[in-house]
Amino acid sequence: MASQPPTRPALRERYERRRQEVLATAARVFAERGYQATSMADLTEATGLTAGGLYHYIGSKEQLLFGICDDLMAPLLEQARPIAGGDGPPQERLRALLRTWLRHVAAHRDHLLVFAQERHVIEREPQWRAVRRQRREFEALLDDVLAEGERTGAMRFADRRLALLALLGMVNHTAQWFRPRGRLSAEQIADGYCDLLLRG
Amino acid sequence: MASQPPTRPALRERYERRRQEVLATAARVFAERGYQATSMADLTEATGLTAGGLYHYIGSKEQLLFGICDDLMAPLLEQARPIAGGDGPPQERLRALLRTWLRHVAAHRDHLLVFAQERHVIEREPQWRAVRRQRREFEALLDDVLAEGERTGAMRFADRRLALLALLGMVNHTAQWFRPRGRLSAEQIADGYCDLLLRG
Amino acid sequence: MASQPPTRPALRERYERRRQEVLATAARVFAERGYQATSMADLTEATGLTAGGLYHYIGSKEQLLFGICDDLMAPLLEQARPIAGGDGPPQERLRALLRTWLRHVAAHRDHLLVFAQERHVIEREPQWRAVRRQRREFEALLDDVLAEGERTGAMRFADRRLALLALLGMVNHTAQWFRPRGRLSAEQIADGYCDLLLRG
Amino acid sequence: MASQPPTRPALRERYERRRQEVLATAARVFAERGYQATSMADLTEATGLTAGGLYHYIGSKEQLLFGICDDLMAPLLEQARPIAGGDGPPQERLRALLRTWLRHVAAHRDHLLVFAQERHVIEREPQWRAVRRQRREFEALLDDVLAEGERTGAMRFADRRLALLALLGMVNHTAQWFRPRGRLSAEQIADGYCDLLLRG
DNA sequence: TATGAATGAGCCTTCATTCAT
DNA sequence: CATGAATGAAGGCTCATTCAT
Repeated sequence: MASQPPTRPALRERYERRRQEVLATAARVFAERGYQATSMADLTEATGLTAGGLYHYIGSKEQLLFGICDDLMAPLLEQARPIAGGDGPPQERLRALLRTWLRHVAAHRDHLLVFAQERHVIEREPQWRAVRRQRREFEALLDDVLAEGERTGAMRFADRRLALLALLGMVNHTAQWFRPRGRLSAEQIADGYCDLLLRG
Repeated sequence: MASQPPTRPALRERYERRRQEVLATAARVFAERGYQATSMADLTEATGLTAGGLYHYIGSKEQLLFGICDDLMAPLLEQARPIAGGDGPPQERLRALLRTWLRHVAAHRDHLLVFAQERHVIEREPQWRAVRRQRREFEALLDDVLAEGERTGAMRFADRRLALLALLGMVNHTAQWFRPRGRLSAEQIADGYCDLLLRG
Repeated sequence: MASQPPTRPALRERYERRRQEVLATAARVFAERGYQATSMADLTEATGLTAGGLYHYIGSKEQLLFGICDDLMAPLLEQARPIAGGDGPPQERLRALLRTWLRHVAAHRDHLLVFAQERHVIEREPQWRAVRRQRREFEALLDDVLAEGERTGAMRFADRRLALLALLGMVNHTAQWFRPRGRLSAEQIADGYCDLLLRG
Repeated sequence: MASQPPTRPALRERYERRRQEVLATAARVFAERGYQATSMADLTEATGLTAGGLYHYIGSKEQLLFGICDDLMAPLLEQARPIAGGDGPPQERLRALLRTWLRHVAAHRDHLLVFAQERHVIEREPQWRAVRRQRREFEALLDDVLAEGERTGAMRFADRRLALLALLGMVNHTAQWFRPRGRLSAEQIADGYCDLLLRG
């Protein structure tokens, strides 16, 4: 009755699997029509669930958005932390970071498009603090690598802050145009961006 | 029965002035809260007009969005065409283009944020063809300069298409973080991006 | 397919005990939040049962309300009938009736508050006829004692009907303010009301 | 657009008149079916307004309830204050107070029934403080008169607090059974209650 | 001309209840 | 027996827009 996730392992697993499906479907619809412009009726149609069933998995439309953002940021951070904190040469860490990042962006285009669309909400409303913190942590990981590269002399930036912002801009924008079977793979794009930043 | 703009010159001028004010105010509110999440009531409050008065100037909420996009793209194209089509060295034309572009972005941050937020609508709906065409024309102007630079040997790109997309990403993203009295001026940012693209 | 109460004595007894607990808990929650404003989910939380378990004991939300009303009226009538029908002096019977009544009200405040709150339903809907009959029987018991007191000259009323209605009003209202460890006991309140009605 | 009451006098007056009609109609429907059990659709049907039109006048369902409570309490207090604060003999002030009170109850039965039904909300929720204060002020006016009667020896109570509570109970309960063309007028009922309280 | 009352479809969400497991 | 996922109608409310005044 109350929409608590189940506690028994078998049910719990099925619940999580279905919840992931719902999140992915919702991310796709939101990316196409916009979060605000998508009605819960649109989502019941897209998921095949009924209104009540949908709420069983998501809690609310806003929690659904939160789930999408978390599915985007949490695994990315999980992968990025060990790479950024590794002890190889900074340029190699940056390249590895970019490849991982762009693979993630390519696999979660919809999530990132939704995230970008609702950025004004995420950056302003108190209840989105956790997501803001994830975003900032990721940017800090990037900046740490750039800073270490600069310190060791392996990289040189006219303005490191501007380089970081440019990088964020180009990668986030990639979600707008990337196509899975397109001319460029995620890794090729990553290397392209990396070269833009470091060459010279 | 949509109100028609007045035809007598004096009235016409006042009408246009006020309309611009309304567009700018609306762009600000949309940038903050989102286009869909902003109600016409929010706009009457922000503009100080009444519902009827607001409609006198804008026609509809969608036409208001259209007006914002046009205020963003039309003057930019106006300025960009002669620069891109000039006959100086391609690098100098690119630099000039970027400076003009970033000055425009800096002066129309709200417009660009709204444009980016509603991009999924603009790219998909038939009634937005005119705006899509503006966007594509601007990108073509940029690409022309890059292509000529490549042809003359003045520029070299591992992948010119990727360079263009990266450039679009970083410039558009600038609207998210640029502050008028910040550390970097629009021109400095433009030069920074230009160097990223061309150096080496 | 409503669950049937068990028929084997031992199970039956446990079932009844739990059912009484559920009724009392529900009465408390209803008294606090209102019958309509309380969801079945609120009740599963308050009782610690699951949705299915709750329905095992109550049948439906309306039958639960019926049970609360019956737990209020049936034992009261059971006690009141012999007192009202006794053969002592009417004043003494009235006093005894009031003491019993107020003890019952004090012990079932929640039940009475719910009863009063949903009175408009109970008085109007066909399925509540049995409860209406209980209420009317109790009022008739009271009126009989007053009538006999008037006939024997032991009591005198400017308007007996008004006196009865006033009595009903004050006693029912008692559920709103009575506190178990308050300054006045149920018996003291009963005597106070009795004196108001009879003195002079 | 925004549901602000109009400011121009002529419109303001019409608005207020209609608003009163809506409140009275809503009070009647709430008294019959219960506040919670009445849907806004029920109210649009009863008022003849559309959903939006209804909200133009009431703000929200809860503000509608607030308006009903205020229409009940504010004029009653307005009338009661000068009577309670007068300088005649306390018994006469009490009688006048009761007559005024019962005339008001008779004219606002629906309002009082709704007030009583939702009492648990009014007494518990922070946003109902203003109404609670009105209720308490009225009870204090009554108690002041009783206290002065007791002090001057004009009245004698076994327990003044209990007498006050009994009075509140009987008067409030009157809304349950009073009929405009019934056997007893509001004044006769008032005098009957007054005699119950003071005689002997 | 400018106003603001009115529209009514559509929004997100909750609910009492059922039934396969 | 007990569970909790699922139902889907109905809930209160908002919205962009119009038009009589």
